[in-house]
Amino acid sequence: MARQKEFNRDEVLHKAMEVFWTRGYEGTSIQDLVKYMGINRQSIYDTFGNKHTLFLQSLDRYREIQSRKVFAVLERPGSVKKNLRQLFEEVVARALSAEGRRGCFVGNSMSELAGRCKATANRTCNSVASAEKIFRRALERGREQGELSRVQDTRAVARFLYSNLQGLLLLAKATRDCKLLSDVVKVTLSVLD
Amino acid sequence: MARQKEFNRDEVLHKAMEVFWTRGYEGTSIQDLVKYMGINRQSIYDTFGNKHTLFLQSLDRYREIQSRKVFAVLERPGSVKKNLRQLFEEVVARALSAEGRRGCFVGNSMSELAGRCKATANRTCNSVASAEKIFRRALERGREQGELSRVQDTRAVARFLYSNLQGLLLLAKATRDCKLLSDVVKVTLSVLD
DNA sequence: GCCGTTCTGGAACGTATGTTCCAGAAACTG
DNA sequence: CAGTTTCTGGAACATACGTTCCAGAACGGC
Repeated sequence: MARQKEFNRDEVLHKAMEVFWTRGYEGTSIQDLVKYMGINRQSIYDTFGNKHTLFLQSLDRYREIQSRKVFAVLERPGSVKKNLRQLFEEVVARALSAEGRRGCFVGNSMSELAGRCKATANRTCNSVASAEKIFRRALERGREQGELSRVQDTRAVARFLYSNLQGLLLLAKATRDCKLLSDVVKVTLSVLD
Repeated sequence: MARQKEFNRDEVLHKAMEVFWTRGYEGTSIQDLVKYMGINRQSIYDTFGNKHTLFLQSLDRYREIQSRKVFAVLERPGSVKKNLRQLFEEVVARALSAEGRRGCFVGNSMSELAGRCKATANRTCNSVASAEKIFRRALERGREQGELSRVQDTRAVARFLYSNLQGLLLLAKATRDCKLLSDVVKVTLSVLD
């Protein structure tokens, strides 16, 4: 029919995600988005609707991509306990890095918007459920392997682990004290022993 | 000299705190503050400087007042374990209430501002340290009473408990699932057994 | 090569923002 | 009561916001 889009939808959405992730919803202006996405104002509106729907699409993209990255380590064969330790250690390491300050986009969105935006509440709540499922599957496997015999209620522990993940990332926004975060991880993982 | 202020500084600061607590920094406009504080625009600037300094003063007020409230239960004589359980149960109950959605002002501020505002980072970091001290004192007492013999590193556990408090309050913004939050509390407190 | 569609940049919209200025009323001191 | 200070409400400021409109350029299909 006619002219093609000169940008890749997924690429610019990814850029938008990074901006919202870093600066939050209210803290991000359309001007910021134009600048970082590298496309025209009008193209943003044509392609993604408005600021709010673009935000939700960014959040969705994060939930698809980033969550998979963080939890991938749990799929590795061998000791589940070791995998969980690695996951938390990686989270701490990233939280302490330069760009770690932005925390977790899901956690940030919960904090900023979930209370007053139903669509955000649904999405973040869904992420909690997904994480619970992933953690739980790992814990079940650990039990089968006989290394987590003390873990009775795998669902409760899975929820606990995710809550700790979010707590850690939140604390990391205020402090760069590695020992403090490591202490939290140490005690968190002690429930598996 | 001259005319007195017609409002009580602490009272209106308290109002400001509630607004910032509920809507966040970016989410709160001066117009909102004028409305909720019940005093004139100009009086706000004369008394508190500008929006940012008013925010910091609100945060300080929260840290003085509210934190004391939450941790008061730990000062009660008797079982420390029981006190800790009550603290977490109260937090869950409040989180599930209508106004609980606003979470913890310190946690909210960490999430929204600590990454890019040093003054906020310092203040919230300070709150983490205070909470750590309070939790730790309680844990030490529990050890003296012989009911927390399994708790070795009281500092680490204190930090862990605060991280869990924040994690819980964050999750409560997305879900009203009481069972989920109770599960987290259950596992959290299990490290004391 | 022309038609039709869709891209692009920039201007424009109305509204809301944080902040300041101003004139007048109010209350304390002498 | 007079004088001085400080409060008060409203208007005004410049800027920034999210969003829409427009004219023209760029590309596809015929």
